[in-house]
Formats: sequence, structure tokens, C-alpha cells
Amino acid sequence: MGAISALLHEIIKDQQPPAQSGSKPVWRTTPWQGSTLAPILMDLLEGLNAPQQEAVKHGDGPLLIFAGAGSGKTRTLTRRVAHLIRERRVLPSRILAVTFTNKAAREMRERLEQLVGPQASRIWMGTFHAMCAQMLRISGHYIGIDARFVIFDTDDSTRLIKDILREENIDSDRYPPGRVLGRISDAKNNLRSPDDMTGTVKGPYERVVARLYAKYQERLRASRALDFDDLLGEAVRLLEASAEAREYWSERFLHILIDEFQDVNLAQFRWVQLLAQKHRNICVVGDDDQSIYAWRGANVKIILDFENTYTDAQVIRLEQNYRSTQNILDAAHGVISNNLGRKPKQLWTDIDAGVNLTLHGTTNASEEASWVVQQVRRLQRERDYNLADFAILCRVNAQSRPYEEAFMQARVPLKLVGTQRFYERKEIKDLIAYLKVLYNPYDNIALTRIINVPARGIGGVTIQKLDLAARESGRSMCDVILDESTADVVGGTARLKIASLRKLLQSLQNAAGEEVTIVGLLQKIIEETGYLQYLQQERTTESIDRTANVQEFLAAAALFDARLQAVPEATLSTLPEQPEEYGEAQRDEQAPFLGLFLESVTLDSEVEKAPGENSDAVTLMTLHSAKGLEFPIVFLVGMEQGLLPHARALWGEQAGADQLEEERRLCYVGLTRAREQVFLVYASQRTLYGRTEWTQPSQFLDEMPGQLLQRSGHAKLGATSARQSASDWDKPAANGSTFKPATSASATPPKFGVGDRLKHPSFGEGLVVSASAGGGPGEWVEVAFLAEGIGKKKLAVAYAPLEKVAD
DNA sequence: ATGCACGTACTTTTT
DNA sequence: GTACGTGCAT
Repeated sequence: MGAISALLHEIIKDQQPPAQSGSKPVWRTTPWQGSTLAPILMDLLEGLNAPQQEAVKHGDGPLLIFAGAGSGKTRTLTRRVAHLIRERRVLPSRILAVTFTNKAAREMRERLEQLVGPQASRIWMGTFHAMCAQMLRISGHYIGIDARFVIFDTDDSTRLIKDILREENIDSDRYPPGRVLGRISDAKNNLRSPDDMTGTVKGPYERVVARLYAKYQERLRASRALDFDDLLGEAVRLLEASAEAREYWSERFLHILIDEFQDVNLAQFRWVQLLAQKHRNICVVGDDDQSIYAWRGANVKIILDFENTYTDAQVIRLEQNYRSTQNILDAAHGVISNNLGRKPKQLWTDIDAGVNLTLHGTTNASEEASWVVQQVRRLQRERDYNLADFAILCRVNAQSRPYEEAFMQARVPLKLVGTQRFYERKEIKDLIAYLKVLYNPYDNIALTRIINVPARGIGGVTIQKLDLAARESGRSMCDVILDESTADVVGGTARLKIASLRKLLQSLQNAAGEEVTIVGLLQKIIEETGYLQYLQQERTTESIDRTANVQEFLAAAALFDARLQAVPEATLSTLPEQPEEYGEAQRDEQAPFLGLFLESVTLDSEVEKAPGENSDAVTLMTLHSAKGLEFPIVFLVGMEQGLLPHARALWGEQAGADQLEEERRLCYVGLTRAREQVFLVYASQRTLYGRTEWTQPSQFLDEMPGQLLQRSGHAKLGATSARQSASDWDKPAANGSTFKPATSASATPPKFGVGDRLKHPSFGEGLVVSASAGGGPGEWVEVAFLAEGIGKKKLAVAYAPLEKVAD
């Protein structure tokens, strides 16, 4: 569980007896299965190739490791950390190892336990967000951050933006909350304050966003809340603004290691730089070819520029692949080598060529799905594969429906990964919101979330009044509600409702003071609010699920309690190797557990699986979720123009080479997940979002060496071979014969062109001022509407109800 | 204040 | 196709 699990690890491990001194050296080549108490004295260089060994042995100073897919990255990284500890005698507590996901952090910690024993728990290891949160809880006071801050997730942030839009009377159609939040997030990731943004506004739109950003920050602070981006940004601000904090923290870690470095944003990099400024022992590991999160602020340029930023950096390339057959690697390389913005490199393997990749075309998505099921069954018959050996990778979640149907029909178990996350379910978020209010009464977002859930007759108008009263008196809404003298801003029956809410809150606050377990507190909440009855009255099918989710949540909370209570309270405020600072850290007296619990649920969405849930099944997931995983057999489905590469990268508003290159990396990530065999599948006709369109096979298929592809189904017809080299696509077409969906015989022609007159039911008549090159699902037009106050709008032709008008 | 009906919009999702 | 949000009626 993120920072908390890191912390718990430290706490729990400290309870265990120290490692036996004088225990026998043990040499092992297989994963170690024994007790975690004895350090394993295996040779840390054993079984590593030359560049890997070099990476492990590298001494002081910056180190950049380009670690290709399947090149033994985690292995190298963990061995390096172990080497630092065992050979170079670096105290574990003075090593910082940062990952992007909790899963990666857990995995690394487990592996390190095998290499160095229990002292692994003392390494600062976790996600950027968790590490920054921890730093801010400890030292945030230097820059005025309350140690009891709560963390807003995206949902909380969106609610806050909506509130602000409503207050500011800004049309949320012109300023969609998600978009605004995206702009704010971009700014934060690039360490730009509201003032910075205001100073450089380019137009009226940005001016409004900058104002909203300022408001948003103001409201976050008033709620004693930090959003995800703030955790990074404020940690940077802390290190920049406070010499004392900077002094301490840059002294604290002697070695810093960053995983998935291709995905860092500026804030993250800056944070690392500040921490590493003294010793410059910064080791970064990544693969520019696997950077697929640019849309979330990741900046590949940082890894590409690392050698310029640290001119003395040693650069190591891990290009030997231990996962895939040479054919798979060749196909992958054929694709990725078309990217211009990358470091030249090429994976190779000792494993033999293996079988060809299969390219199969079908008529539509449901045929595509049933063909895949058949292949799964065939392969299972021919060789003894488990279902878990198969993965179906898609570009968008919307592709999953036909698969669910086909697998259901064929009675082959199918597991959908990463669809909806546990802590994001409404019922869970409601309960968490109750906890948040109890932990931090300033959290108005949490309060408004639960103020009328379950329904207790408090509606929008009342909430507005309370909110106004709160802000006018500079207090929290919770305060206003709890204070009888101020709550009478509302009149009539609402006053009674507020009175009973007051009683509820008071009672829960008492419970929070008395209850020593999270489960106990949650049970009180559920009981006093009648939450289960509320769930049950809703609808039968869903309410069963939701009730079960609540039970699961209680179980997770109980597990948390059990872990925490296995540990004397005193250890909570004292971490190993840590001078006073920790003791002084303002940990809450009343609710230490609550704070830890809340942090773990917002920073770590991964919920521990109940045992027995690991039944054998085929996995279906997006390419994004597949990063870092591997499967013997991989199906890349929906290999079509408009899906992979996605329409938005191809024909969308900001389509461009960068976007196309990211799609290509996505394709590359997909291919390199496979150990033995890849099936590339497409459908000539696809229904997406209720609309059926003709499709073209993906241009990326043309980038794979043709002799590696075994064609079947429609692919035998050679539909893809007519196409020119797809790299022509990156540049403007040189001549008329170059393939282009807009001009290709079978692609959907665009419905509108520049200069066309059209009509929209709500905006009225307008003139097309610019338009996408192609037709089909990605077609868009920019329309200048004639009516006053509407202005120009970009519209997706597939979705907007546009009618052509004769001029 | 709540419930229903219609219209509308639509990638990816580590934290 | 469906989920969500707005607007209207109760």
C-alpha cells in the first residue's frame, strides 16, 4: 500500500529478530524460498550479462541505463541496490528508490528482501507520489503545509473545479472540468504556478484557466488538501524554498535510483535533481521506446536529454532480451525504428527465431473475437497452455464487449484487467468521504459528497447557502453545520435536517475519537447513516454488488488494522536511522491510523486480492495496462487505422508526428509483451460508439518485415501490402500516390471541407474554417458559427449533429 | 428535493 | 451503445 506499506514494512520488519550473525553463506540460482531473516550471500553479479554487471558495479556519479523491453531491468536495478548495501556498505535507509507504481515498488522490495534480507525494509522505496507525501508530512511545515493534509484524487479535484465553475458562473460546456483540470495539471507538472500562468496567457481562454487555477489552489489550501500533482510540486517547492529542508533531504539519501525514467515529468525530475545535488549519485533506468504516457505529462525528452544534463553520466544499454523470440523482436524493431525521436538501439536474443507472427483479418469485431477464442482453444488442444498464458491486448476499453460475448459463449474464462478500480467505486468513495471528513473537517469536497448520501433531504440550495456562509466567515462547512448559531442561515425544514446531520456528525466524531480500529469506525458510520439500507433500496442487481464491495472494503480495513496493531504505537513515529526530525513530525494524536489509512487508499489503488480469486483465465486489457507484463501468447487486436494508431493521433485536432510516435510505441509495447507467439488481428468493419465504419489495417503492420507475417483470413487478400512505407505518413505526402485514408479507394471520404456551410441544431449555421484530412470516425471540422457569442468550435463529425447547407 | 427523460459526448489512466 | 449531466415535471 504505497508509502504506508513502505512504512508498515519498516515497522513490521523492525519487530522481527535481527538477522543471525554468522549464518552460513548460501549460494543460490533459483528464487529464494526460505525465511527472510538470513541475508543471502549469493554473488550479486551471477547470471548477469556484461552491461548488466557494469550497471551493478558502477560507482559514484550519474548513471543512465537504457533498458529495453525484457532486458532484465528490475533484476539489474535490484542487484545494484543490493550491491550498494552489501559491497559498498551504504546504509539501506540512505537509499531512495523511486517507481511509478506501487506494484513495481512492492516487487522490487520483495526481490531485495531476497538479496539483502530484512534490512531491505529500510530502503526508501515507493512511488514518486508516496515518497513526496511522506516528505511533506515530515517537513511540509517549513512551507506552511499542515501534516494532516488530505490527498485529493482526480474525482475530488473534478468536483472542486465544478464547484468553482458554478460559483464563477462559467459555462462548463466551454470550460469542461476535465479539460480545465488537464491544463492545471500540465502547469503543475511543469512547475508553473497560477501567477506564472497568468503572466504568459495567450488568449481569453487561457486567461480564464489561469484564474480558475488560482481559485482552485486557494480552495485546495482552504481544504488542507493537496492533489496528486501538488505532492510533487510542493515537494519541489519545499526543497527550493527551505534551505534547512534542502540541506537535510539532500544529505539524507546517498544514492537515488529511478525506474521507468522515460515517464517522468519536469516536477519529478526537478525533485530528483534537488535531492541528488550534493552527491550526484543518480541512477536512472528507462526505455524511451516504451514511453506511452505523454498525455499524462510524461516527458520523454528528459531521458533523451539526460546525457546533456549530466555530461559525465555513464550510459549503459541493455539490449539483450530474455523474453521474446527473434521474430517477435524483429517485428517490433521494424515498427519502432520508424520513430525519429528515439535513441538508436536494437534488441536481440539468444532464444531462437520461433514461429512467424500471424496476421489475421476478419470482417467485423465479433468475428475477430470468435476467431481469437478459437485460436485459444486450438493452442490449448495442441500444447498444454494455461489460459493465463494468453493475453488479448486492445487499444481502448470499448473493444472489450465482443470479447466478453465470444468468450462467454465459448465458455472460456476471460478476465478483464484494469477496468474499474476498487477505491473508485461510488460506495467505497462515499465511505472514504466520511472518514475524510472525520480526519480533516476542512475537506469541503468530502463533506459535500456525503452531506446528502444517504439522502437526508439536504439539496443543492441548502448546500449553496452553507458553502457561502462558510466562505464568508472563513470557516469550513463542517464548522458551520456543527455550530448551531451559524447553521441557521438555512430556513424552514432544512434547518431540521441540518440539525439531525449535526447530531450524526457529532456522534461520528466521538466515535472517531474512541474507536481504535478503522473497521470499527467504518461500522459505526455504516450503522448510523444506514448506508447498507441505502444501498439495498437502490436496485437489486447493483445493490448486491455494492454491498459486497462494502464488505470487501471492511475486510481490507480489517487487514490494515491487524497489521498496524501488530506493532506497538511507539514505533509509528520513529523510523530507523532517522534523527529527531521524525520524532518531531507532527503526527496526529487522535487519529494516527486514520491518516495512514486514507493515504494508503488514495495513493494505492491496488487492492489486495482475496485468496482463491486466481482462477485460470485469458487476460484482456489495454496496451497501457500491459506495460511491464509478459505472456507466452499475445493477441494484438483491433490492428486498424483509427484504433492503433488511434484516430485522435491520426486525424484528431492535435494530431502530429509526436502523437503518431506514441501510438507506435504502444504497438511496440504490445509486441514485446509476447514470449513465443503474436497474433495480429483486425476487422474490416468496426462498430465503435454505436457507429459502424469501414476500416483500413494498421499502418504499423506494413512496418513489420513482411516475411515474418503468416497471413490468414482477409489478410491473405493482401489488403495491407498495397500501402507505401508508412514512414511517409510522418511527413507530408510527397506525391499523390502515397497512401492516405482520405484519398484511398476504400476509406471513408470526409463529409465536410473548408468553406462548406453547415447547420447545427443548437449553434445554428456556420462556416467550416478548417477540417481534418480524412473522413471516418476521426473526422473533425472547425466551424465559425454565425450567431453572436458562439464563435469557433471544433466538432467531431461522427458525433456532432451537423447538416450540410447549400450556400 | 427527487425522479425521470432526453440529449450529448466519447482514448489511454502508473498516482 | 451507454453513461452521465441537464432540465423538466412531480
